[in-house]
Amino acid sequence: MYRSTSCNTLRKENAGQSVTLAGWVNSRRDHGGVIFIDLRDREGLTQVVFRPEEHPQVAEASHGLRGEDVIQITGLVSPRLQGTENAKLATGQIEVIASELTVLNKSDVPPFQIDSKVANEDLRLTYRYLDLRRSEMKQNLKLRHRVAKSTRDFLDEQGFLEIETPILSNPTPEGARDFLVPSRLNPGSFYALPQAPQQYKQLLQVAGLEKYFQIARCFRDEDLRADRQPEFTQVDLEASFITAREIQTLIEGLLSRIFKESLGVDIPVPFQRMTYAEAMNRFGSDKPDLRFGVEIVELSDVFAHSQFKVFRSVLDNGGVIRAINAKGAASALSKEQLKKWEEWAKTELGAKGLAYIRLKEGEWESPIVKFFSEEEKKALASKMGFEEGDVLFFGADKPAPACEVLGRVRLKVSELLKLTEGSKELKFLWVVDFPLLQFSPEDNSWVAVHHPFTRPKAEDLELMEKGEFAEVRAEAYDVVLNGVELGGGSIRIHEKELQSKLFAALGIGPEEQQHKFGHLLKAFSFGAPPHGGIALGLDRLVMLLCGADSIREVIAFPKNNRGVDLMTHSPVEVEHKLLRDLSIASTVKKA
RNA sequence: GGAGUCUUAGCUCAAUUGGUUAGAGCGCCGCCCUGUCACGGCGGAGGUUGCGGGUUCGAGCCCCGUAGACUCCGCCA
Repeated sequence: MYRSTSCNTLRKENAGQSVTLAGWVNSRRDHGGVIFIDLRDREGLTQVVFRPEEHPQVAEASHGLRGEDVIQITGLVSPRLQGTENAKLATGQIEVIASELTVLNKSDVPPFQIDSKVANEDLRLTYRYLDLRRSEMKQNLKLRHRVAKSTRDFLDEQGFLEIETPILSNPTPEGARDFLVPSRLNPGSFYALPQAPQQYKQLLQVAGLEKYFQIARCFRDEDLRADRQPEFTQVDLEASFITAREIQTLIEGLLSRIFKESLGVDIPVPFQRMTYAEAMNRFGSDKPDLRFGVEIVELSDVFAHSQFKVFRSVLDNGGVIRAINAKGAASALSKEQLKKWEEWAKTELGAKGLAYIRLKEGEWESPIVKFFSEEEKKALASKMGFEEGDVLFFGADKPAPACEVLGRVRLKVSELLKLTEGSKELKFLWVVDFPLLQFSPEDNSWVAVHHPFTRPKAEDLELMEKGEFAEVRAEAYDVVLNGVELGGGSIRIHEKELQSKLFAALGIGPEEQQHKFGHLLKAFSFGAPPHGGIALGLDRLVMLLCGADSIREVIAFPKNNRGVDLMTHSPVEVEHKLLRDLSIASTVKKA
């Protein structure tokens, strides 16, 4: 037995007990005579005292201890001397007076100090096993475990079965780039790592499993971000004979359970609901952050008779004039900065421009205000609540791009004015009635907004028959927290004919349908039940719960921005023989 | 594929307008210290300022290139 208890259990009541502890030397305070060691294990810290007058040989040996040495000590739990208690430590009322010391393993001097902040993420990832020794990282992983446990408990209670689906599966015709795995037994053929267990979970519904869930690893070969890794984890679920509303209620229950059991926070249910159309019109985003206002206002009527050429031509071509009011931003935005913002809108957002008006010391400062009539100015001010110190930003374009640009400006305003800084608010939201299809000028075809198995809303089926794809809404929903998409799902198509029609709308002909989705269409012909589901991004959820600003902080061994594991150096070049066995060859030219 | 920020000691950072031998804290090493918990005291080691080039009497600082890290856009059904 290496130890009788952990480093976070001993309290005043344990005084007089003989204990054995094992762990790492967190810090040492060597007074020449008496020596203190903070011993650390996963659970916490305990102060160990080496006293030369009581155990001279052990005390002598303790002089040689250094940070991160792994040791085992046996000793007597004692109350700390009067006035030397440490209120910052859970075990601060006691100390262990060591009578035995075993050095289990010496440590080299670590490349960074375990108990301090390290900014260099490169170094942290290279020595991830040391980085994870820091209590902050341990807390994050513990919380992640807590969330997974709550999820399993809750869904089990709701009658869901945890079922694993294949990691070696097929490439997905649409969507993200796949990771491919060559098949040795089938030369020239490839598996793909799943982007999501989508088809399998639907086939489990056809199989009659009724309620499935999985904490599923998913893979996408796309560029990385603070909130994106090539492999990530989803809480994935699917159920039969269920409505969209029922799935939403289930997820509200799940999130309530998670927040309660991980943070001790009660979140209000049901969540607010908003259609996609409303979210776009009011906030210019399909995942609006509702912790602040700055809503988009329709101004087309104000400028209906405008002589301002830019607005005039936009309106005459079926566009709209809309604006947001950045309340009190005038002092934070100089004329130079406003010009920079305009430049940003043009280059990064592809906007034609970003007109603005700054109201400072009673003056309307703007390159465009001279084109406005007095009536227009009056109506504008009243409609926008435009007051001293405010800045208005205009979007003049077709409704969708106008809102998108203003939505992005809205977020930039929030960032500038620190509207959400220090906020503890949790604004949950369901965004519903997403469009089913979106025209892609790039591919010159319609593409699925969600995925090709998403069910059109019953009342829009007629529009679909007529080919008015842009107007067809989907039985799809996203759950959003503070402007972050936590997850999304939909009711699926369960009829062979309707699924085939949707494939056709996406430009997938009968032959291709059979080739790529024959298994699914066939399955649907054998009595597929109505079904639907959802997937939540576990990494993102845990990141928010931890207050971290990157999912790398809640993943034990993440990859860096270029998809490299700095610790193991993965991915690596492989020997030619390995490639030959797989019947593949690299086209990379060696330098 | 594009934009931005950054790169100085093991770590976190500083270095005035381009000007002496590039500093500090922590860590490390040595000595001293019997109640500390950010222990304290004395002493010490540790630097090709990411790399390459240029401008200059003189470059950590200015210019060009390059590598890497991070953030964002594109992309992510």
